[in-house]
Amino acid sequence: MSLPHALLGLLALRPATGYELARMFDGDLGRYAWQAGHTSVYPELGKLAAQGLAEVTEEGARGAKTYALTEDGRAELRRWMLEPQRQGKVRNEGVLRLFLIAALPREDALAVLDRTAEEAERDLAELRQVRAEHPDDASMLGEQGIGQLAAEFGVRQYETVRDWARWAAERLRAEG
Amino acid sequence: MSLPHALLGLLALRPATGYELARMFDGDLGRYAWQAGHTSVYPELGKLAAQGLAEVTEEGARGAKTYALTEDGRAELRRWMLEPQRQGKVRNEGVLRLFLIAALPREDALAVLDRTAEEAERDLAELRQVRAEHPDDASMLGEQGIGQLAAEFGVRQYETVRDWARWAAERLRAEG
DNA sequence: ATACGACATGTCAATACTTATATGTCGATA
DNA sequence: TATCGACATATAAGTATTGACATGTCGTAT
Repeated sequence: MSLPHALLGLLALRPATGYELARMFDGDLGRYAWQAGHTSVYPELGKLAAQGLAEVTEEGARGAKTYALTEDGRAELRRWMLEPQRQGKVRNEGVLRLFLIAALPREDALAVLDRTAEEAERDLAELRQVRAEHPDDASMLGEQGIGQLAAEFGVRQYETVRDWARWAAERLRAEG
Repeated sequence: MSLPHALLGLLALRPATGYELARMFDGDLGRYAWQAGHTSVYPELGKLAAQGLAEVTEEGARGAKTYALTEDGRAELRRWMLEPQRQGKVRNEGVLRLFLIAALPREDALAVLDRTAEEAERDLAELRQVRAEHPDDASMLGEQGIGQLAAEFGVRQYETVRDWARWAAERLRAEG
């Protein structure tokens, strides 16, 4: 149940509407870290407001409600970020596949590994380009859904996956 | 909804009881890839059996039922593993925190980054040791919950996280 | 003998999440 | 001025997952 904290974190960067928050989950945030659809976001914002962790600071055009963190919300975010790392929930379909490669016959395993390496390479190139185009957005998961720290993390993740997949394929091929 | 496929994959490695499968999710599989409690596993095994993807091959002591893949189950696993990668579901509380570091005041951010690097370093050392103690278990998420491919993946992941956290902390400190 | 921890399976209620459906606004462009 | 795509919110039904509860067995050490 990290969705409320994800929202608190995003609102800490800057106030946003539910729509904007929902879109952030479509970007790199949702790709590596946490996903949520707008149907989860809107009710959750309501709960956060009911708990006094966020509040509506502005009602704009098209019924848009801009939410901002309250002091309590900021304190709760801080508490959650600094609290000792209990082994949190992990669900990653892509990584699951990688773990299960060992369950496939050799030829299939090689196919999956090769495809994985290619995809990682492609995503890496794309991410590098996006980052190059937005060099100044130092602290936010913004319009493009990405901050510099997160972008760097993504780049390194893709490199790691690509290199691992190549290594694994080579190893399998060598075993013959 | 990858749980059924996770189970098919694990059963493809070798037949197992629900209890054993549930324990595998406590290990590295659950740490990086996919989690599930026994309360999900048992009913899901029942469903897989009802669909003819798995079957009970042995009833042992203490009511233990050993499940194995059927031909259909193996085919379904293969289909799922080879099918094109729709962007699957991702939920990772730890990575979410990393993304939200930018939302914290500088001192807190540095504290989280430093702790992250230390934890990655510690986990890395532990994993390296486990791997060194089980060098021959080349193709399974076995008793120790780990295969060689998965172990190498874990090692690389930890290194990546550690190095990224160090890089990010350094960068933040340099910005002053 | 008995107590304890690991083995082993299960149900149920509550919570969380997804998918489908619904409604309406605003700005741009054809 | 009509249409379209992006903006914007919302509910409801169905599915998946978690956490609490419940039960019992087997082997080992006291």
